[in-house]
Amino acid sequence: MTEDKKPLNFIEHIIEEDLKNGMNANHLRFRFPPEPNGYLHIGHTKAIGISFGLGLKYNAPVNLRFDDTNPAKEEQEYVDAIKKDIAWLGYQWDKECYSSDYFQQLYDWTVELIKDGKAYVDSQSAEKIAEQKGTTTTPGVNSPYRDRSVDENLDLFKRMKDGEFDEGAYVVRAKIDMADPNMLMRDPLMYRILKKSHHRTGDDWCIYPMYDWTHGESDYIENISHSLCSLEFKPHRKLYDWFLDQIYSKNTRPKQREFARLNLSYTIMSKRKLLKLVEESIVSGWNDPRMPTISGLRRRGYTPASIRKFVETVGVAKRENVIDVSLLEFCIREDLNKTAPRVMAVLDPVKLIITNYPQGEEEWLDAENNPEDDNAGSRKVPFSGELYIEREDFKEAAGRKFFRLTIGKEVRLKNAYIIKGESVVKDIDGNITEIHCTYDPKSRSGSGTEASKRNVKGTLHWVSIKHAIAAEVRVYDRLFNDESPDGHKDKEFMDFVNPDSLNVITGYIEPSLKDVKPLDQFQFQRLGYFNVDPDSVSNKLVFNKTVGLRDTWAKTKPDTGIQKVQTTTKPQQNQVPAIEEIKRAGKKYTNVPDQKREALKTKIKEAAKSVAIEELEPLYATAVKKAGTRIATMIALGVFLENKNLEPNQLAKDFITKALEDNNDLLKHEASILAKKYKI
RNA sequence: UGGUCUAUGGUGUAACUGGCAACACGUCUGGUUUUGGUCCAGAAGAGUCUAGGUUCGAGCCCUAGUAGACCAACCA
Repeated sequence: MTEDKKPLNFIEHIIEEDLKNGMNANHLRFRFPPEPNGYLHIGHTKAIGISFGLGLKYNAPVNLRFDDTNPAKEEQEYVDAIKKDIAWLGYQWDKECYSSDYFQQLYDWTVELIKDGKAYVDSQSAEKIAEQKGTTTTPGVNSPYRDRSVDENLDLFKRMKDGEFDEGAYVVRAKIDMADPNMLMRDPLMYRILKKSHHRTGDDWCIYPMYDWTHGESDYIENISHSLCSLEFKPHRKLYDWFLDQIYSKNTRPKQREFARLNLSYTIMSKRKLLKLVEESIVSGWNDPRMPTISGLRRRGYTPASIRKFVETVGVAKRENVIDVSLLEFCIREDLNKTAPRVMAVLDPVKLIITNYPQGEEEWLDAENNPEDDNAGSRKVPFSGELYIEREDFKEAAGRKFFRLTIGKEVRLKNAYIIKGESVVKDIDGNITEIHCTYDPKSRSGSGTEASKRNVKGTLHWVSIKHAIAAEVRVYDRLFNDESPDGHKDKEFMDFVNPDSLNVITGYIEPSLKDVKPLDQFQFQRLGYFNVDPDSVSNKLVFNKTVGLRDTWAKTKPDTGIQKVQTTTKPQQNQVPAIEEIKRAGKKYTNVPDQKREALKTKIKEAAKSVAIEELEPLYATAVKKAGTRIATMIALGVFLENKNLEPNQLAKDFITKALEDNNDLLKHEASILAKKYKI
């Protein structure tokens, strides 16, 4: 075992425990068991990462097993796609297995079960069986066929297999307990008749085993030691163990253990729902770069390493979770920052004319390929008197915090010269069509002159108009406008589809990009990471925006149009006392964005109306360590005093005074309002 | 009106058999920087759903409550 300092997750604790109790480490074996009925998505990556990660950690084999027991939904196409995706992620499976390989063994075991009186053939309809199943709160009743003789059961089972009956005519059920509180134990189905051709077994079979009767037995056949799956299979564990009890004789006895599946904010994971996006042409296909599928992420520019890192970072536990997409974005930026070559591209161009640059002249300047990588070298970029810069990088008049080009101010053109804004040319509508500037010929980057070393506040990227290549650039936004599109009872996930999730624009890129190939990745400096889409051809390059750079400036810009005004409707808390309400709101207060903070403030004020001063006072003391509570208490106090038309008592005064010295600005602000009002 | 599981900063995960809560993302400062990126330094932010109990001591154990998730497909 590697001496990993990293804390163990609960599954690793279980394994360590098993090892401590005498399990041979050589008997550790895992599996990833997808049903080949769709494409893998980021959610599956967690399950993949867990099982394959464990395999790596304990140096144990991991099988890839296709759970193909339902020919109605499964296809070879999906098998191929799944294999491709897992391999791309960088994981290697030991054996490629199929549940369908075990059909004969499963059949033989079923015969044994029937002989033991543990299984029987039922002749009822699906409806009838469902009816007899009972409900979660009431027990079920036995099927009238439950006590059929062994011989009759054996005969019927064989004839089912031989294709004598129509679909639905008979099923095989395990004989367990129709009153078990666990619905799955109420004589679950083991076989149904399906006259469908299977992608691997063809027409060899017309009866197919159900999931529960297949999964544990397949684990057992493959000597799987730990069978890991997501939480919704927890109730199946009892049945998993029951089936295993019937056939277990020796070797490793597999254990099913469950973890919480991955949820991503602003994303849906269900195959059914993703399919709907494809069918309704909301996206171009399963590998649309906006899709959370592995193939979509790959096309978007996510790297295997970044996805593995992501899965590793989110951890493994048993509680419901929603991971913020910003974590996924962090992972891809972190990876690409080290590897992606830097280039210049202008996506929203405005013409920049350098009036004192020699007419018709051009020069090729050195540009560093990647400041993060000493071996990345440099390249030449063409410079001339007519350039494109980003429209956003110029403002006629701007405040001190605007570090970019304005009239009369200097900025550096990346890898080139320092320029100074002089004047603008506008069209009749007042739109800027040209910016005129002058340059300092001595300031060329890397020339070693005094002027070249001058420090100016801003640096802009640019392309030379004459040399630039026009390219299609696809800029993506999140597919849904809501944090949890499928988390609303009263609304459909389709209601939240973002109509502006795809923006196709024409950008201008430096000529060194002329010969790029699909999936090549770059950082367009100051803009973000982009990759070459497979749609790209040599005379029409197509780029995808993988993710933007971290942008602390955009957030402080007052006029940014990208306000995300999402309010997540969190499950309704039960009725809580007003004072509790204040505390809870306070708890969140300091860490939420301003917009939400206002809402919390309103909430506190509402609640404050119905508390007595005696209830508020104890909070002065208890709030000592909780900034949020202090603030909430302060706000509440304000409301209280105002409503009751009271002067603050000594306790309240002390509280306010102390708050004025606090190092939390939000609190100080609230305190100073009161201090002023009541002259403290 | 049943059963099972879960509850720790804004988010996600830690805290070995009980010893006053750590890491990552995010947020905010400051520094470096020819990317408002990276990097570096620092800060704010939870007393662990609630109420009891056991204990010298509880996020960890017990009881009750509350909230959420899952379970009645011839799906997996």
